[in-house]
Amino acid sequence: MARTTGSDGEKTEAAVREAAVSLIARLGYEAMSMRQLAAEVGVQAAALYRYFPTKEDLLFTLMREHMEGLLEAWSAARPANADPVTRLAAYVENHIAFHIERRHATHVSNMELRSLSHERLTQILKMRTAYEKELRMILRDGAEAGVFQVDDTGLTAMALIQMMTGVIVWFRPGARLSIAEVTASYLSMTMRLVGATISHGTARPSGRAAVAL
Amino acid sequence: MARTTGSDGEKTEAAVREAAVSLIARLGYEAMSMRQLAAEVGVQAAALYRYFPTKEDLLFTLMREHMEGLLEAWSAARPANADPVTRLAAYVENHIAFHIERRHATHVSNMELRSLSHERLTQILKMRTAYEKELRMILRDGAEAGVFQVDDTGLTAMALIQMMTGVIVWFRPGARLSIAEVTASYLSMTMRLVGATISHGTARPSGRAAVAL
DNA sequence: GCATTAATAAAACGAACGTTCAATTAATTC
DNA sequence: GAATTAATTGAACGTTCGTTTTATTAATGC
Repeated sequence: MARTTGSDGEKTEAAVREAAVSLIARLGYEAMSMRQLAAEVGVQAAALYRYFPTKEDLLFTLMREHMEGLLEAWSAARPANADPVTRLAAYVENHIAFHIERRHATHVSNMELRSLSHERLTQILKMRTAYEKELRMILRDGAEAGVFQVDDTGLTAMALIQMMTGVIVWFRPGARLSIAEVTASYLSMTMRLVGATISHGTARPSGRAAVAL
Repeated sequence: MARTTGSDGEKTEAAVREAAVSLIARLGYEAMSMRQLAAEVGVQAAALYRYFPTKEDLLFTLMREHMEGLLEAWSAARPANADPVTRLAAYVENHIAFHIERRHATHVSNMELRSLSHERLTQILKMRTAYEKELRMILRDGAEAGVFQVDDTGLTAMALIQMMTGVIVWFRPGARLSIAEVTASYLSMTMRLVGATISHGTARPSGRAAVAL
């Protein structure tokens, strides 16, 4: 009825984060109770408060780190000084890969925004806007260069992001389509959607997929 | 401290539905309390139970009627025996119009599925699948007729629906773009995405928008 | 105008919620 | 091996939740 043998703060905190992402994705933030989360980790509810001062702090931490991860992944994948088609292809590939790999966390970050305080909501939205701006810049550069046909940059960016993020709704690993197949399909749909001019082989930055217009 | 002057069951029930859609869209189903809903309607919580036996019954009723409305709207708008381009254009126009008009209800139907019992979830998903199947059939017919270029019918249908439904996330009435402009943009993005062969004027079933490839 | 029905209020129910606190034990430090 | 720190338990706090019950008043039918 106190500290248990083999208990380790770092391991417990990691287990709490992992269980929280999974439970919130499945039940929703409001529907998940701290007792439920604690039971999943194999600990009493009071122990959670050693790592996160409140339930909302836990949610915010998960969201912030997810958004930071997304921005970092794009920073690492972004091709500098490349043509718009190559950059757009890299954006799509990174987005799909990241979201399939972290389906649950994406679900949480997209669906539970209303449970954040105003200040924290603003913080998360700022990161999201920064990420979306990257896509808008690619589309604008492409439109100005005449390689994309885009009515409205902002609208197109939102449509593309909604389309790509939607992959987490229906995609299940090990199902009919492989990740590579899904990525290739989304890539060609994206290129057609923006009316990309065919440019032989430029859109193969990672070697994973070719653009089929 | 009992029946109030001018009270009317039908009006109260309608007010409850309306307030519930708005509150659930804003706060989430779990976060909305029955007392909060009652206060919005101007009534005590106990009065709600005259119209809906449980909170979940209320949610389910809202969702079922929303899905029925969607299917009915498509039934009315669907052009019989038309070419795939015309049918796809009608699908897109109906989808965008319906979802912009009923943003809050769509939000509820899409976000609160996990709060339904298994049986009721199945019931809602059955309706949704039927609606999605209509799009898959259009895409398949178009692909077979050679007027669409589609890798995978199922994947493309999901991508399109996610893209179109996403309009409720960012669109606000009275903002920069009008409904007609948004619809026209989504229509041309859709036609490009499916690689529709240019067919002079066929894609103008409602007269509201022309397809610009 | 009297009986009946419709619509609500007021109060209460037990259960579950997020969170706090004191006590207790394991691991670590010296 | 004693002192200190880290990790956790168990019990409790006040609050809020969905829901039920009973009483009360407005509208309706005859």
